[in-house]
Amino acid sequence: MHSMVSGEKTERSEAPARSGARRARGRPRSFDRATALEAALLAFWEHGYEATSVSDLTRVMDIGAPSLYAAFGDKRSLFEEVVREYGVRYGSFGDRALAEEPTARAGIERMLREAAAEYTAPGRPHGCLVVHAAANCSTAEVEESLRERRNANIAAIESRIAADVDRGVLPPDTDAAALARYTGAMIQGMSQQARDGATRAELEALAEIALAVWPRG
Amino acid sequence: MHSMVSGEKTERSEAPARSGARRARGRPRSFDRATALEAALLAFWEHGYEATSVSDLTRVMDIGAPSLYAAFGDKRSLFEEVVREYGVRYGSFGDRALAEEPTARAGIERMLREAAAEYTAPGRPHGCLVVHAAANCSTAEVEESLRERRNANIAAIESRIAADVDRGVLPPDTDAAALARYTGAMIQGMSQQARDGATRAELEALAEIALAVWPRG
DNA sequence: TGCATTTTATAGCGTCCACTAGATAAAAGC
DNA sequence: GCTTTTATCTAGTGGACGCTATAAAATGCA
Repeated sequence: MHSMVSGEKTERSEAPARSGARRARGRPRSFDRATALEAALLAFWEHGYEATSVSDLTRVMDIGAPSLYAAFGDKRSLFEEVVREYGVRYGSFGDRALAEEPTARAGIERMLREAAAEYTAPGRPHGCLVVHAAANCSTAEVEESLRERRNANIAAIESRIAADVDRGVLPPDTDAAALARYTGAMIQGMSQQARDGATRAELEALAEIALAVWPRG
Repeated sequence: MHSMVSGEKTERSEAPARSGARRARGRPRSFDRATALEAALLAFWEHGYEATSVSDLTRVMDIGAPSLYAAFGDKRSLFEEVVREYGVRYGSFGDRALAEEPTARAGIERMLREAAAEYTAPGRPHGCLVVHAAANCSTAEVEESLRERRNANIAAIESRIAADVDRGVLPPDTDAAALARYTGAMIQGMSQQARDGATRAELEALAEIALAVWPRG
């Protein structure tokens, strides 16, 4: 039972130039770990897990292969860390919309509108990494882990709808599961559309239509 | 200007045991080309273009690599033929629905219902090959060719809706492009859902909700 | 000034990839 | 029979893949 404080895996102090922080012992890392992670994130986001080679990664991260393996483990654990980082930096708008809006209807409306913006934001790959980055993956575990994330997102939508049914905001015969799956499929379809060239305005028009299935509220 | 009759590329007579047909000259092919093509189709459908290796293909097609290259060209042209075959054998329900139903609304209703069944049909991979088989592809041309097919499908929906607007079946302020993109995104989302484990009944419930955006007809 | 520790750059490991040369086999034409 | 044509089988090709052994470089500590 050794006493590691927090942080994941075995990691040393970041940001060597921090004020009073004691520097670690050996040769200091010559690159910024967060910057390199972000570069890997963008590469995986754009090209997917398989189509992004370690050679691609070392180029966009601007580090050598041994540095990559020392700092992030193998390709798969780097990808897993990228997916976690993506969830925090880019993939949390849905959860936020469900949590912050007063009703499920309002949360889903905001979620769809924000998806139109997020999936076509300039300066980064279009669409959702969780939807696309592990499609047709020969490493089944990687494909499965993103599938679980997608299904968890739909489950979150379902329980938000079910909560409104329990509160009496939505009628008791509401099919929360079907409505949630409809919403999830819509989001995934919007992500595919963003990849296929749809603009933000086009996705927003699409979202407006999708929202018409809800009772006006 | 040489006189090839029909058929694609250079191909010899199929079905050597045909009645009065003259056999070709050399050693006859030891496998049925259509059967091998179908096996390749299922492999590409399930695992995608990149994740299906030539070694995988020769195994499921039960032929040697030189036979594959002699009969189908390289991996990419085999995939292109598979996509064409898929369009004929599995991917034509949408066009048929649009062509055979009396209104765009009825055509799209049938299209969504049949998609629920097609994308979860037992005994074959779930979802749509055109949506999934070239995602995250390092061969950009392959990815692009399926993207063009997806966008062409949406364009076909749009022109069917526009036709009903011209006929006066739909109101003149109908946004055909947005409705078509909504429908296409819905289908693509249903395909993703099928891949992620949704059942036929679940997709049908989803399709029912999606149809609620249309004026009752 | 060493010594311990950690990261770096170089260079390569074995494996799988798409693909093919060369020899052999099976048919038609003569 | 022999020749021609085509398909098959065996056994590889060069190259990219994910990953790593090794040694030099850069730090803290004695």
